[in-house]
Amino acid sequence: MDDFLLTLNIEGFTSRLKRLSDYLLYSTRDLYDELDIAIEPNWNLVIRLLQKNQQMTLMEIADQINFSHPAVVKIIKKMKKRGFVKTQPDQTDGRKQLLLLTPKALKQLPQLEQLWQTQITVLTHLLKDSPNFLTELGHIEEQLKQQDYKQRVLTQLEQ
Amino acid sequence: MDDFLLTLNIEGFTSRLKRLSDYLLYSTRDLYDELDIAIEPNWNLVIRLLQKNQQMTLMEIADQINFSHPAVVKIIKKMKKRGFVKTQPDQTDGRKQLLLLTPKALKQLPQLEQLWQTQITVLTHLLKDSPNFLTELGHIEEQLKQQDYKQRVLTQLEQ
DNA sequence: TATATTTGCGTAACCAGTTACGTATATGTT
DNA sequence: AACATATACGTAACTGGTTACGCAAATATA
Repeated sequence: MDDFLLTLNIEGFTSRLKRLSDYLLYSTRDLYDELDIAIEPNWNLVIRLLQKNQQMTLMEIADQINFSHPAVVKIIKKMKKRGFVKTQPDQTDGRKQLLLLTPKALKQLPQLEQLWQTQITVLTHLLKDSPNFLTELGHIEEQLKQQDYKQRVLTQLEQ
Repeated sequence: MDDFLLTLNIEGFTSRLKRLSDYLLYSTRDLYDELDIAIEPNWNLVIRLLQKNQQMTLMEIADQINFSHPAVVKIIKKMKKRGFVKTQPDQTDGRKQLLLLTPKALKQLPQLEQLWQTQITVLTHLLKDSPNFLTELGHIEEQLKQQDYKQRVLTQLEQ
């Protein structure tokens, strides 16, 4: 079973990217299941943000991690249900809900920290033969921020 | 709006990968919509395979592109409905359905070819400052084929 | 040759993202 | 002060992947 996507070169790029990121996502979920850890992928992003800022609104979180706000709504809803996050109405703005980590989350943090650190170690090892990968990923993100993909293709089509 | 994921370094790796691949997927769908082209992302993979091999079973396709077979079932179902692909029962094996490109697909191929070529041009340009990206992506895929991610983390946790 | 195992592939339910839409509250403008 | 616009955020429907399950046909085995 040789990998047809590789033979497609750049044409296989997007699909390979998705395949890899899906793989990492499902594996991580699987890992947490197997270890009986009651968190899910991406929760670390929210927890890291709330460690840094104490309290944030949902929109601030969405902004900082560049997810759509409904995506964050879903993540927060689960984190709340599992008692990792609580909300506090903003005193000066009735639309806003301030999000905070719960004591339960803080208590579990050392355990999570250790697991995340292990994942970092594994990823670092995985990237050992790919020393430019993260930097170059940054370049790609940067370029797309300058001009979006669809517009690039449309412009190119006019040539 | 600075990008928090970047500050997380390796810890943000998986999420950045997903964010980018999702972005490319949605943009591409959007692009096809806007151009009123009746195909969808990933169809090029199937079409390329069927160009190369004339006829293949669903499982063969799934194998070659490394997708789960239900994923391919869904793609094929749509391609069939839009008349891009037809099926032919295998004479010697009653379980198998041979898949072939239709004349309609062949007729539309030059137009698709031009569009895909434009996308390749744009992606190539996008990767101009990231000359090692594709190679290093290959390294990562290779490593994960040697030992899967979950196992790596579990092993590392025992240390 | 009967039976157990494997294979092809269809369906269902789940998951994590998206866009589109609605509503309540703030904010800006005349 | 009244009204138009913008913002926060919740919900619904869609998408493209996944795993789990089932069944019929083929293949291997006793």
